[in-house]
Amino acid sequence: MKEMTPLEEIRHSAAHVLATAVLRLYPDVKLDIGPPTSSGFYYDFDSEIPFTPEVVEAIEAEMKKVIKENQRFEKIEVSRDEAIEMIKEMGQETYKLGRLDDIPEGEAISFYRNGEFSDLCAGTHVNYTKKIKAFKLLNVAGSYHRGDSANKQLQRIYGTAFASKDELKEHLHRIEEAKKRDHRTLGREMGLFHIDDMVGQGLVLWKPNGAIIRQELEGFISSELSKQGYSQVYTPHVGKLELYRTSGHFPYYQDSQYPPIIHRDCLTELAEEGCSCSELSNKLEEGEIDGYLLKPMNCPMHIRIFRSEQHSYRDLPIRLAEFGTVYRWEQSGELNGMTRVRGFTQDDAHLFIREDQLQDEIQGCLGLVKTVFSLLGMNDYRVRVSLRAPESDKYVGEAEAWDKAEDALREAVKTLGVEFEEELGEAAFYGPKIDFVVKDVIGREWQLGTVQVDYNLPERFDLTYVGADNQDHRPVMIHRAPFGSMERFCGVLIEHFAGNFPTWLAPEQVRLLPMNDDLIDHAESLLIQLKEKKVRASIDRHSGKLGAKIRKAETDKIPHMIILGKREVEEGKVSIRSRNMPDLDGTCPFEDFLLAVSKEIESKSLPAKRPSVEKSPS
RNA sequence: GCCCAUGUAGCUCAGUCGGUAGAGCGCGUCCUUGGUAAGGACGAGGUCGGCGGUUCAAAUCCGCUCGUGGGCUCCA
Repeated sequence: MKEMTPLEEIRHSAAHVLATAVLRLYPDVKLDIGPPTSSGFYYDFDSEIPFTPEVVEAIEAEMKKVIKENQRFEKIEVSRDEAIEMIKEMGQETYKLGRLDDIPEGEAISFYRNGEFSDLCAGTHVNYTKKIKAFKLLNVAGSYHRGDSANKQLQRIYGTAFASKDELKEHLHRIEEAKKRDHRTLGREMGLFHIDDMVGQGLVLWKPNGAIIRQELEGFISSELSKQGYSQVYTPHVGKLELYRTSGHFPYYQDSQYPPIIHRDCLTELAEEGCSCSELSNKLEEGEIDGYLLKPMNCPMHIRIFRSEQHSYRDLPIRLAEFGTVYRWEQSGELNGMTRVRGFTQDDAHLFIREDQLQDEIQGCLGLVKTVFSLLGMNDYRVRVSLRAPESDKYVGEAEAWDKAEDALREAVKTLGVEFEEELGEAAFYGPKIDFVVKDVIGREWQLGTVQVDYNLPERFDLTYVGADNQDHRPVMIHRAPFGSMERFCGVLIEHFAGNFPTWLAPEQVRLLPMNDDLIDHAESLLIQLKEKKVRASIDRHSGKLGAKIRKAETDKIPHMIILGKREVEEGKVSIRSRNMPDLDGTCPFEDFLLAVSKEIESKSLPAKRPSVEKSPS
């Protein structure tokens, strides 16, 4: 058992105190498990009464009493039989006996006792409850016993604890601050996107400002694609079920698809025959009737493009790219702002390659992901090499091919020059992958960019190219998306910049602030010049005081302000107040400013004064 | 999908014991014409998410439903 850090000991002890308090108030509650986490602790309870906020408040008060009693934490080593006896005495057989069984034969079994409470536990703990100087219960959540949704759902109480009250206060403050950077909050405030009840859950409406950001990002990707020998294609949003039967997505992933679209005449006919729902479902699965599916992924369509003509080994790699919109029926409880949605656009591409090209092509894809991340200053990401689980049968294809693909990915990821970890069982069913994972403001991880090797779909769709030997050969496919999806990426990006985008991405790049109405005409003439240079700018025509206009522009997170007074007009200059380029602050000829901003946009440079990016509370 | 919480003006929220709805911001009009983060006055905006029930009377109590938040499960 790994030694706990002092902070983990505090949190783990707090979890025991939590259980102590719960049992004092509700003796019938059954305990499951209560570990420390990266940001606090939790304990899972099986309780007849729901843990409402009032109940949690009472529990928290009881915990304070327990701490005040300054109970000593005492380790008790026991034999397995004694352990069973103790668990039975406490009436905690329901889950604790199972937990006891998890401890391998021969390993030490211990309980920790504090006051009247003891818990099967390997430790370690603080020595006295008073060492828990600052804690707070945060929220209640459902959780399945052993993480299996087939098991009973328990109530989990989350809390956090720190070595001092100040640290706790600081932590809670950080959570509050992080909420202000939440992409859902900023997305509304900045007019970036809207999710509308009447349109549907998880379906994002990109508002004008958000659309600008997306267009800039797509434009950047497009230019990179043409540099790297990709061909862009367009494909429709629906395709025949037969297409997805061939790819294997229908019917096996039916639960995560919008239901099929079936022709009206066909439905009428079936209704007249008295066809039941399950019969209909069977007919669809068997292929006796056909219909259309909102496309859950782009690959099958790109594959059919590849297959529409003959390819020589000389033509490979063929790289087909598309900002392809896909629809997936995500569980309602999983939906989250822009980061988990039901309709989203992948910056997708599929590479059809010879096996000998695998290494180079993977590296090319990784290079693109890296380019994107460094351009945006996103350095805080995790790279995961997702491999197959050794003894699982969910994977298709030959072990030999898998080994080759996994080796190729391992080798390629080393050239990235970043830390990475291999995770078994995270691979897609058709092949291993490399994923780029980032955290949002509240510490949740989201997978963005991905590079996947696939030996399966070329087989299913019988793809071939003609080799130098004049024989047919099977190409290998790479699936890759540097952003992952435009929705999720933008959501994460909003939080990354806290809305203070680099100028090239900012929906409004420059705002002109005339001191009074007489200066609006002058502002108009500058606006025309800005627009000629394709700078996104506007004039604040309100009649408020300058201070108010500046405040508005600041809260609107405009990168550059031009303040226009009589003085500037007479001198033929402008007064600049700049967030992204503090060097520009002060007075200068308008032409100089125009040049500097054009250059800044052209170079896609990051803000010079980085927004104070606070670490997520993890 | 499951557990808990939650839904009042465009936004953030108040609304006591059930008695026909309030603030700030924003928006509009007018006044103000200014010097680097909030000038002033007036005004418009709400079937209190929806449906049903209890009641003389429901934003308020109950049921259902839809949405949202935090988790859990899931994520080809």
